[in-house]
Amino acid sequence: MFNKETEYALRSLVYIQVQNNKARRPGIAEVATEIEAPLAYTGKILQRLVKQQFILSAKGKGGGFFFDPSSPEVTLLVVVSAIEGDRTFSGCGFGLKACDENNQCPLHHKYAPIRAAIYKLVSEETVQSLARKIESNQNNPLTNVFGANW
Amino acid sequence: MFNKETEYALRSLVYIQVQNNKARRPGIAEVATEIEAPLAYTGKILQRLVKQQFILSAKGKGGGFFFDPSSPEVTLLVVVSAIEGDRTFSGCGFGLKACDENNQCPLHHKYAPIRAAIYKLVSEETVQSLARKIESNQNNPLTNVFGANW
DNA sequence: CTAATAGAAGACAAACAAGTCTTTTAATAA
DNA sequence: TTATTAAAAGACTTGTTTGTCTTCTATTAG
Repeated sequence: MFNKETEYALRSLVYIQVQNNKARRPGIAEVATEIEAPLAYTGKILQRLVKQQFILSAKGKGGGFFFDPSSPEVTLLVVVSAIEGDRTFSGCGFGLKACDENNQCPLHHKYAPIRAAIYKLVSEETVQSLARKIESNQNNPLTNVFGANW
Repeated sequence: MFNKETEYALRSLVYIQVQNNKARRPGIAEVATEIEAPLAYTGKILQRLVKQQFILSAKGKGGGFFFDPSSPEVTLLVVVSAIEGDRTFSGCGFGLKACDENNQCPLHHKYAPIRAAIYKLVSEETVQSLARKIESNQNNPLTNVFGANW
């Protein structure tokens, strides 16, 4: 569904949010280990997320990454769009250049509701809502997909 | 949704089927032009589709590509899986390694029905069904997305 | 002030996807 | 049988994504 950078970014953000909720500010090494992504690449991605102002960072001892608690929740749509543009949500299933209501490809009628559902999902879910889902599953080993004590 | 090779392959197959229905066997150059894909790359892709036995080919004058009329209709699922595996239909929206019924990621419940809908779509639609849709739209300029007289 | 910690920056490298080019093989028509 | 047409084969090139490495800068503790 998403490319690697987007995947790592989403997982990083959710992990950071979960930790922030425990009054912790994880660093690059911790994030990379926990989300099972390459260390250096994770560093690059976190750097970009800071530049794009999704998170803040602190250097030096006790430093790490964290959300500005006064900022509104950040939807998956905003993160994905910032990293890979909106092609994920606007592309046509059959790959035609222009496939819209006036100019439909043979898959249009059946693909349109799927695309709409994806758009709805990423517009409604936020990094924070995913973090809350994880937190509420902490005590259920079968559903703790992260295999760690986030 | 799909990668370029898959896109070109699907468009090529549908184009070839539409032409076969008119008792024509288009060649590489014609297919490439009509589906708006690079000539040489289209040749490579058609070559692979022949090897995978989705279509047959004839060399020499009057040659070109065509379906074996005695073969059953070919679903989009089969074509896509042959080219890019089934990752498109099995991957998790949140990018976790293992996200299934027993081990769910925070997006699972909301993404599962979308994935199922995609799977259903590509399992039900065939190259031939798409060709028929196009043929039935031939006289409607507003919906003739291909901009050509397929 | 200085040593240690930790993120920032940017050049570099590997892997993969997308696409090209040249030569060979097969079929047909004259 | 020769010229022409058209696909097959495979080496090669380009561009993008993914990822690494080294150096620099900022913060904190002692």
